[in-house]
Amino acid sequence: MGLQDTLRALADPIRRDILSLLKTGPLSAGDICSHFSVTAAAISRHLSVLKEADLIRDHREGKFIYYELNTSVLEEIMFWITELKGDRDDA
Amino acid sequence: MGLQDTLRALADPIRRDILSLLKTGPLSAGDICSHFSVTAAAISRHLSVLKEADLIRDHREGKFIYYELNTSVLEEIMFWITELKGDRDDA
DNA sequence: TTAACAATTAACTTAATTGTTAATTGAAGT
DNA sequence: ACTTCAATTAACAATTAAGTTAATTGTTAA
Repeated sequence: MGLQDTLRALADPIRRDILSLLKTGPLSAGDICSHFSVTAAAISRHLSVLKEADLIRDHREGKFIYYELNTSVLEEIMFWITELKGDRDDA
Repeated sequence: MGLQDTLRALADPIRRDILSLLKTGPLSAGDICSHFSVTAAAISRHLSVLKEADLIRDHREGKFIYYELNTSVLEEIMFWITELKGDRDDA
């Protein structure tokens, strides 16, 4: 966890697309897979990277595992960028 | 250029530290190197990644090449995050 | 032109990431 | 218990990334 994990997770286009997919609400791993042309195993690993960064949360419902977005850790990036830009009032 | 390059560039702690160093103003490659415990060649490559992402600009002054921060491309990340968080009025 | 210095580029090594297929875990139904 | 389906984990191949040392480019000054 932390800024490093968050940025690393965001540095992959598939992972960003997964997050965008989850914008409208939780989806099962299978649902997510169906949007991509890579194998389920590959998506599963992307999901684990996103989960490690706490960008998504998961919960099982019967056979399905649902993933949902957690945007709270994005605040840290916003803060880092803001301070890099100078935290000035006049911006 | 684009979001992908920007995020990839930010996904490395040394590169983020370089950007932070440049917050106060331009520095030569040598000045930047002196803050890190890796070789000048390694820093030079980090600088080229940052430049490719347009996060820094460089200009030569005699023997020295000075680097300075360019924060404008960070807007794109801010926008992407904001829209991911839902662009709602109530936030 | 040669020497000295700043910085980059080249060549190479090692470690990390991404993808594949095959095997495994977990839950539901027969 | 056995099968089936959803999803993950394991094992491996291929690519990318980051670091090193050595060689090269560019600039200044003798």
